[in-house]
Amino acid sequence: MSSVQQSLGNVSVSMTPQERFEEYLQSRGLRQTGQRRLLVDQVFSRHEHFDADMLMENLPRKGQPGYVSPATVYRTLKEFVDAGLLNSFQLDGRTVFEHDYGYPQHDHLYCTQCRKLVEFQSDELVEFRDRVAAEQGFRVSDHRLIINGVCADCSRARRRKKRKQDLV
Amino acid sequence: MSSVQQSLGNVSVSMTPQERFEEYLQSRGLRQTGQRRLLVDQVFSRHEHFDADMLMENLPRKGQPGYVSPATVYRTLKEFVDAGLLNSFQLDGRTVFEHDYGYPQHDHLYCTQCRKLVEFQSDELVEFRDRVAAEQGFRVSDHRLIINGVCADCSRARRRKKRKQDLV
DNA sequence: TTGTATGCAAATAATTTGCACCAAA
DNA sequence: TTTGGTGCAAATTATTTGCATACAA
Repeated sequence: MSSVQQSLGNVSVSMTPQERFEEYLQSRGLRQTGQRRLLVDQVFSRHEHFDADMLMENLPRKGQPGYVSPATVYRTLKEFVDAGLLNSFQLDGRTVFEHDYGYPQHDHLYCTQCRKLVEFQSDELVEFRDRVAAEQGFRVSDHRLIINGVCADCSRARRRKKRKQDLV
Repeated sequence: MSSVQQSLGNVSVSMTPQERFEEYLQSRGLRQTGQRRLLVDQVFSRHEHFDADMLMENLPRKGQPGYVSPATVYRTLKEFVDAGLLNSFQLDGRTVFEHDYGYPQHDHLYCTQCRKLVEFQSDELVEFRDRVAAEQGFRVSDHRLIINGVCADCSRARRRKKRKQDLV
């Protein structure tokens, strides 16, 4: 029952994402459907960041039982965001989703080489953000910070490659 | 000659954007053309953030002298980014451009109500960023921070509206 | 039953690309 | 001349939407 056991630690929540979504649907008079159940399960089965396409690739193909049409996938992802289950942001043009429910606020380091996203959490940044916003008279709702660069692995790989070149 | 006189102050540069772009083109064996000259001028005539569409709306229509096709506009905007003249980032799905050349590094507050972008500069953030990156073994290239919220003007407008409602 | 939800296909929107022709250097 | 640049239209990509039908409550 622990779909909220991640590297950054988890926020204590009393409901599973499934239960939380069910509640959301009921509160709005929306319906529990096979597609929605399947998608919540799929989305919360792994913690990695993903986009609509990656999600659909992990779903049964057209014609197979459990198939969900692209239209429904897109519509449902929006509901997940509305329901507070997922967060989304743009990266290299595509829309990337990540778990929000049961997961602490955080930001990202993005390796422009291997496209890996690394999460980090910092209260200092939140304080900074609130201070800047206050100075400018803004009422903050949230923020998005992405630090671009090259991760340690890729740096190492590059150094190795360069050393080889130097030998030639 | 001062297309770099903005609210955040300007970085001292020895060349105008026009000259800088010319140099960039020459260094790569690319050509000086009427369209490119026209677009550099247009883009650096105002400091506001813009997207491809907004830029094209400020250009002569098809059939008029000085018309530049969408294909060329998109191709040229990319070159401006490569040349270091412009920066770009995603906002609400669209690609937004802003001056980079001759303008200091900064970040943004975004009013989700009126869609206004407010710039702010902070060395503290850059230090923070470098510290976090170092901890994670990243070699930083740059970062992007957007603080979302409601600006003072919109907050005031909302309060006024609410007061009116309360009176009814 | 009654109104939502879904699949399908067409419609969008924002770019990108292929290609024949134009024009800097 | 030679090779890069441009306009045009078609192709892409990622979604979104209209609509007839299926299904949850």
